[in-house]
Amino acid sequence: LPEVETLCLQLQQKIAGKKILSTKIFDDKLDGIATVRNRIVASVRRSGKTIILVLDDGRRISVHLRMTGRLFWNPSGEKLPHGRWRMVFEEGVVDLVDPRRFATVKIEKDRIDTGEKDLLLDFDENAFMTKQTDRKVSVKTLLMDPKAIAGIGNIYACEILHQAGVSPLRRAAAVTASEWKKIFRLARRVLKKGIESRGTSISDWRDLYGRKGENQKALRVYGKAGCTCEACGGVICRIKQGGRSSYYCPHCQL
DNA sequence: AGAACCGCCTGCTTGC
DNA sequence: TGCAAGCAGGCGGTTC
Repeated sequence: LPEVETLCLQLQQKIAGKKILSTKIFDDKLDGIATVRNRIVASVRRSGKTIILVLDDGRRISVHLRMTGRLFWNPSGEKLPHGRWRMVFEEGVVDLVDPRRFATVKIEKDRIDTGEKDLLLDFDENAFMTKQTDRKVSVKTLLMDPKAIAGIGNIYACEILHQAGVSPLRRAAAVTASEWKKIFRLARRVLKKGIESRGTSISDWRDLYGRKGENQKALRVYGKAGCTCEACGGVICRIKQGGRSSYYCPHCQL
């Protein structure tokens, strides 16, 4: 989410009010995306990890970057490696670059309520606690379930649970109401800090201008298996949950 | 209904 | 060095 929010803020600055002269597809997998011509980008929004460009004719371009998708401001318009799709503006182009080709672009005619429960926008803690907290899944799996909470990815889920002192292995049903409140509070703090740092460039995340984020410096557990926990001096472990790596400190996360 | 997997793709890293 | 296996930011679909 912080990475997506970073792009939204930058896109809002760069292309809101500007005219999309045309769009172009470079990847067969994305065939079928309608071409947009001569439409103004009215605003840029986010819902969960979906970037939404609202056009002046009411249509919306929704872009989901999945794992490796990135958006780059490309003034020269030269073709970039792994370039999949682009929007052409008078001053330059915005390129969707995605080595793994998981990213999606949709053009929607009407306003669509995505129904996403975005922690920083319209999340209802009480509704969540009524509907979700008796589930059998682990708290970490639940935090990453986009139907339950939109916007918490693997890195941030690990960091949030570490700060909350809750083990990722704990069943959701065994998390108390006050622990949930703490998790929500810390989740917002972790995500906001991630946004202020323009995202986590632990791998190849870059912002609209190709710059690294700074949030990797603030990580306390993600990617740190075998390292010492700065909170308690324990040793950070890596385990697998639902096919994803979880990093945590068994000593201070219970 | 809910939970546990699988598939989508490619490229980089690790270990033999 | 070479090659195969394992791993990676996410989410929707299928199966059980």
